[in-house]
Amino acid sequence: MFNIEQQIIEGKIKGFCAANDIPLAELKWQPIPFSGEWGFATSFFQTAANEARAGKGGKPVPQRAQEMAEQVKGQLGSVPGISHIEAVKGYLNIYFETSEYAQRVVDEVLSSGADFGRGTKKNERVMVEYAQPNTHHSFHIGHARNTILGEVLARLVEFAGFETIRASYPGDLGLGVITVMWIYEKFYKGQEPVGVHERGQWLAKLYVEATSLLEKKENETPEQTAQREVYEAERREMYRKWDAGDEHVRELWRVTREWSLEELREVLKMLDVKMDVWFYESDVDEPSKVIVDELIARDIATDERPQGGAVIVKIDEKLGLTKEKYRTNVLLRSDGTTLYLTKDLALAKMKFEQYQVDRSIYVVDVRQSLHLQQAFAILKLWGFPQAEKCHHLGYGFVSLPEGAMSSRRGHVVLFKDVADEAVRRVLAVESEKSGDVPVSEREKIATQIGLGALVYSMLSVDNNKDIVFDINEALSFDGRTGPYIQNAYVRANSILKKSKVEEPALSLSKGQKSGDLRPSTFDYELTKHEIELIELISRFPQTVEQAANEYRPLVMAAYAYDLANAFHSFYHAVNVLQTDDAKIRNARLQLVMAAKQTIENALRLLDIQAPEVM
RNA sequence: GCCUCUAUAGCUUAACGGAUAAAGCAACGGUCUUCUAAACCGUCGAUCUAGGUUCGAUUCCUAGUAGAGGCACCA
Repeated sequence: MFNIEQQIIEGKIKGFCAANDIPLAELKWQPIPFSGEWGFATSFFQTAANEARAGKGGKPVPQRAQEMAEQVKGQLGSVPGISHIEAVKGYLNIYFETSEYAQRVVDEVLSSGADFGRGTKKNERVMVEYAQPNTHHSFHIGHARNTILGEVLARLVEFAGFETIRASYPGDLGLGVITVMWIYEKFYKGQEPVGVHERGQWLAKLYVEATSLLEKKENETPEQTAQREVYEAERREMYRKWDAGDEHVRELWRVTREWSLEELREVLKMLDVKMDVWFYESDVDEPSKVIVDELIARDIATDERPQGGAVIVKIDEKLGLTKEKYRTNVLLRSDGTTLYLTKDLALAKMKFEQYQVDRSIYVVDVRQSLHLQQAFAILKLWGFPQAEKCHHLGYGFVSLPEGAMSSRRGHVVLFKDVADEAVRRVLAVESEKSGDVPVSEREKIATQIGLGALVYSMLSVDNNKDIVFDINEALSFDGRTGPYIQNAYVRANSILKKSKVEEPALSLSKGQKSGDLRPSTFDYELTKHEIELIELISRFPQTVEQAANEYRPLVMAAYAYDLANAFHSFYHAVNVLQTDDAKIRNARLQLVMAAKQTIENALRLLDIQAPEVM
């Protein structure tokens, strides 16, 4: 978008090297990494090394690289839009003509508005699967990491130009679910707490209690043992009835399952997540059995049930691998019931066939890495070409300072509790810090800020790293946090409000000009803060692309902080409204608008709200 | 036993194989009659060890150390 000069210069360098028989390596451009400097750079080390390898020269590589940079510089002459060029330490540094470049960047942002940074439309459909909590349990802070990562990834991929489908896959069956139903039926039948979250969390408490009742304890009395065995038999019987389609058990399942799903939908709403597709484990249970039959028929799976075993796939053997990689896994238990892996095969088939996806991203805990690799390998054996386009985005799990979370034991930190606490903490400081915020708005803005802090804390760690959850860190409002970025947005907004510049100026459609204000002219000596800010704004489009290509929300999170940081510094050092020269004041107002718009776009991609005041 | 991931400042984290390793927190010192100080400016402080590849390694490879995780009827 901002690389016309780069292309011109690249052409000239290639011409020069061809004419002088220099084996030019691929030209890699980067921003000049010194603050306040403004332009782009490339180095000639690789080219010099190529030359040396070809037996020419004989000079040390750095020296030869510098020589080349100087020669190229001599050949370039003057290039429109470029103020000056220097050759230093083997690098060629090319500096922009500030006024023109600044104007181009700012105008681009203002004319594109909410679309600034959007990638060109790609002809590819991507499905992102995330938010796969179990029903009858609780949505804890680990699920929150998953959901936030998935949602932000979906937003990035979508904004980068891909058609994107968001999919949730709640686990609504299995022994854990039956366990909750058993204790409900036995001890709590007919009870139902008021409130969506209360009811959902109550099921999680029942699960803990049930687990404890069913667990073998040390030094059990014979009576206790007998009691436990009775309970266990009841639970097994309920599982059997569920499997057989017993109407009463199925109804109990439907009702309690809905309690959980209602809470999940409520949580997703809090996080502004709108799912396109809901898959349930129970939907793919039966279809997956059909698949196993086919795999057995095609000799991909081996049926060892006649010998009292299970249905298995010797994945390495079938793929012809000699080294152990995917190992062997079970598709059906010896009793014929399905497993997680089995259901994932049916789910993938559904994604490929019903939704015609070209690429499928699974946002799943890194501990399930082998399982997913096994699933993808079996899909390949089965003959799905899209199996190559299945990608597991693993992320490190969230634990507590006292150890791993456990739904079974009730050792969890619930997302809802943290979110509530976040709002409380913001409200506690709001009266002293936010004189501007109308009382009626406080709750809403406190929610935006509190969740902003929480969400950002989840995004600011690379996804392959584990997180030890510390509520004080997650809900910090100072420094590299969500509220810091929100505050930059608020400050920009505040300047614009006071300047009486109307918002519509920001939403001009392409090609329109707002007469008196634009085009902005930056033909004065820019401060280094302005240069830095414009530089960062101009990098937004490529940051979107990088974050989407690498599946790394962190890249966008880091960028958003850098951008906000540049704005805060600018805000502090450069006065906008009190600038005497009307033209400069105008240009700076344009820059503030562009910064506000870019921060807004970045926050939106990060699933963080942008409050007007705070 | 096999496999995967991680190791950077006191703590939490960044850094397409390139120039001076970047932030936040904590500590210390400054900045509010100013477009709101949830901010700004400054000081202190780091690449686990040993080899290798490369003109150049925090980054790639090998080995080691330390931590986390996974490995056939849980999800």
